[in-house]
Amino acid sequence: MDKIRSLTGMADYSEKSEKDNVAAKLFHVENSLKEIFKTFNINEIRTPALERTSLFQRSVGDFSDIVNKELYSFNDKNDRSITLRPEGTAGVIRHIVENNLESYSNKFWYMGPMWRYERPQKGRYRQFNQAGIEYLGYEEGLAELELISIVCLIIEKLNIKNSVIKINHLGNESTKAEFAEAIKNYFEPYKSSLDEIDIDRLESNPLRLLDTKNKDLQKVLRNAPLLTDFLPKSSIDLLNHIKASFQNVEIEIDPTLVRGLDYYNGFVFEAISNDLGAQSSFLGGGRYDNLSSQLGGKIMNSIGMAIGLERISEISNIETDEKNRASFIILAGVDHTKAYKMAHELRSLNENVILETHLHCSSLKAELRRANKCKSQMAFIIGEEELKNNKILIKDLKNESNEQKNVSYDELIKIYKNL
RNA sequence: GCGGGCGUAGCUCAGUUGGUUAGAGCGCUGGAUUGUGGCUCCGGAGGUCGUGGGUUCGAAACCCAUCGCUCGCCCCA
Repeated sequence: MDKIRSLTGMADYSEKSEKDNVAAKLFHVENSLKEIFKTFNINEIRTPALERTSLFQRSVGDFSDIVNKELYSFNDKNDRSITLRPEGTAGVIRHIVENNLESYSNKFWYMGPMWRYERPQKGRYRQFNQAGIEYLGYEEGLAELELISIVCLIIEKLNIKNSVIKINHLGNESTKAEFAEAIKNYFEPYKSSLDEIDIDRLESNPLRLLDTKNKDLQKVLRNAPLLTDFLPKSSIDLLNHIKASFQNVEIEIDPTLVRGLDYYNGFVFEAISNDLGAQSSFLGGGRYDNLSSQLGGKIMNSIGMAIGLERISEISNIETDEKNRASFIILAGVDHTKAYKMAHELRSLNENVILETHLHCSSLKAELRRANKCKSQMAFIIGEEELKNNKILIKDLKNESNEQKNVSYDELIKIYKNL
């Protein structure tokens, strides 16, 4: 029989896996992020992984690559087109619009898997995890400041080195249109040298040309009109204000930063690290004031961001805080239930101890090896002798120490409580 | 969707111009020590050489196809 494999680009995350410890790191990062969100009093929201395909067409945008070629879409048994969410914002806004909550202010966070049908590479998988924050019903200004404040805190708490936060402003509707027109005019003489995709993009979303990695195009862009020259003073003030507000993390105003999801307007940002390979950005977001109305709701000024959990885990340098570890060893030939009852009681006495119960009931040597392997600092051993004398053997496993002593169950409880 | 690299033990990898029974380290497991871990020594298990076809007296090696992984392009977190 053939073995069944996981799907391309979809990984298992097991804390126990030998391959470094990406899973352990991922889980730990998830916990740290939740702690940070809590300190800002942001509420959790969970929306379904499956949504109607039209939700993403109308939010993420028909012109975006995500919708054009990366959607995991299929028809359900009722022949409706449904899609595994490629990102988290659309579902949250759908929730707001569906329940007529546009006039309330809300701060939400979410965390979970997303799906995009792409060729996998470093830092990019078909199923990947994102955490996100949405500030709903907040006008431009303090909300921008607070999101960047969160980003800075994340970078500090996760001890991320060599990262830069890039910020930019896409302007308001009229300056955005003016600038788009200027870009179109500028590229007119170069049109013959552009490839098909870029020609299409020039029509549909000319700002996307700015952040190209194409070297030739970058050369052409050197003398192109600058977004900064079209921005209203308020936008430039905001960028400078944010840049000046945070000292411990590098913040750079990057006039070429534009974002791929069509719903962004106004302030946009992205954090990058050179330690990630080609997919250097590990977090990004921006303002999306028009999204709720695009989904049939009322206007709701909002800003949000998404964090790539696999990517941010890779560059985080947090230490896992080790609790006390101990091993509870039941040897061959003893009454299991009587012995195990003790382990059960011990656990309720001190929750700072990780008590591993080795359930093999084999030789003392084998059990001590297991205890050593799982880094236990001490072992509680129950064999026939101990059971007969109502004692437990406590053995110190730290380094070369060979100390051990027989104690009564009551004495063990006292020792365990103080570990 | 396009391009590069790679598939040999659970993991990391050797394997000579194509030549007999495919190896090492780590890990796992047992023993040296009747109930005492780490260090040391000795033993054991574990392989359709990704899969299918071809060339050849002979293929892990060469050719073709296919699947998978990986890195990049595009794009995004």
